[in-house]
Amino acid sequence: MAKIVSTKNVSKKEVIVKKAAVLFRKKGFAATSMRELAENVGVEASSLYNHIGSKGELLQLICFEIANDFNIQLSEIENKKISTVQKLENIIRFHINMMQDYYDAVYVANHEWKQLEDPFLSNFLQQRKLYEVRLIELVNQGILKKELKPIEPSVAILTILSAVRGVEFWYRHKKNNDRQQLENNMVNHLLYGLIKK
Amino acid sequence: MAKIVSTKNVSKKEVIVKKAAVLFRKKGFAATSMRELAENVGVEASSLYNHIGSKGELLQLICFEIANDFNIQLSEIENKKISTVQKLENIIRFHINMMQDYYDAVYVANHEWKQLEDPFLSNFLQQRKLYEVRLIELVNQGILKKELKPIEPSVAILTILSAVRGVEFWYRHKKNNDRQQLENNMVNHLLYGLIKK
DNA sequence: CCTACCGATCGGTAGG
DNA sequence: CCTACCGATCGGTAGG
Repeated sequence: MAKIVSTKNVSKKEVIVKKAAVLFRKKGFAATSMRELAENVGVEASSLYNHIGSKGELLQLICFEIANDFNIQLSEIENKKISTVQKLENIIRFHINMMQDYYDAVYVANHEWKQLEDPFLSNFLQQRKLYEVRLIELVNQGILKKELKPIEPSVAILTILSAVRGVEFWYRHKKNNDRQQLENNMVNHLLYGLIKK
Repeated sequence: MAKIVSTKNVSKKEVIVKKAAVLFRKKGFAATSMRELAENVGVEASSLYNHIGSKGELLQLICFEIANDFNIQLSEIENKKISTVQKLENIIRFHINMMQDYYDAVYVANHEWKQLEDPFLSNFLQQRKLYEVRLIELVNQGILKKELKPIEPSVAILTILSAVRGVEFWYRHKKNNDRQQLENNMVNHLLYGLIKK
């Protein structure tokens, strides 16, 4: 009999990965047991293994999907015909929105990647390093074009990436009407500073 | 026989806590076993319990000592007779230096506090919340005195605290001569922004 | 500080 | 998808 109708267009595997992201965020990868995950999914622990290969695979799926999203978006922004400052602004806004739209997965990719095993760990770190290098190059261009102050580009990127990561703390407030205000305030702070002149 | 001479003025307990901080940072609290810690200290796992009560106690000692250091320093800065901008600058510099001087412990307090158990978890979160409130009030004063732009104080503090936390990534470079440059660049970025005017 | 050991829990498999 | 179960490892204790 053909599978024509499906009430939910998500596979069981997707459900498992999503629930895993929530638990890994809340308790950490190592402190989350497969039995606990199974309970959240609504099956016995052994049944999980009909859909996934191992606990580690869950972490890989989460981390690499997020890494991929960021890489794709950065490529798009790089190719836009806008100023460096506008590119930086786009990137900052994208990070803030990713943090809010895919909170669990981004949080896990930020905090639990350390529990990946090789070769996945090396691969992940390599991707992250490359991502940073591309951002640093962007800042470099901004300095050359005299759009930006002659700062140390790697520190500027460190500051920006760290700051937007902090949105994970903001998430606790859950006030969605504050969302645009958060975004605008942070962009303004990171680009124009805090001091009244 | 009296203990007159001691080559190292640190108790065994302090050694254990210090080694624990390194391991908790590298592998996470849950993924670090007491047997592994024992091996690093140079004793059997069971012997650790002559100096400490439990694995959880190690995490508590690390997290609360760091929390205490930050609270004390903030009080000192609050009482100084300097401008709000200078106070903020002092705080930023203090955070950056703490991150570099007590890397393992600060990292653990930042990442592994979640594994604390009540009542320690609640206590820790309460202290952190209060710390943030004091910083927000400081920014508020700066706005009232027209030293700072009329921004949303809680977002400004979120941005600053997140940015300085990011120094943990910088630590990987380990170039100590870059240290002052990192500090100056980040202070400048967070206070005056990135844009050339 | 060690040896010896406890019950609990872990990730994962076999077989149906 | 479940029952039943595996070996490994966990945090921690008893006793010396």
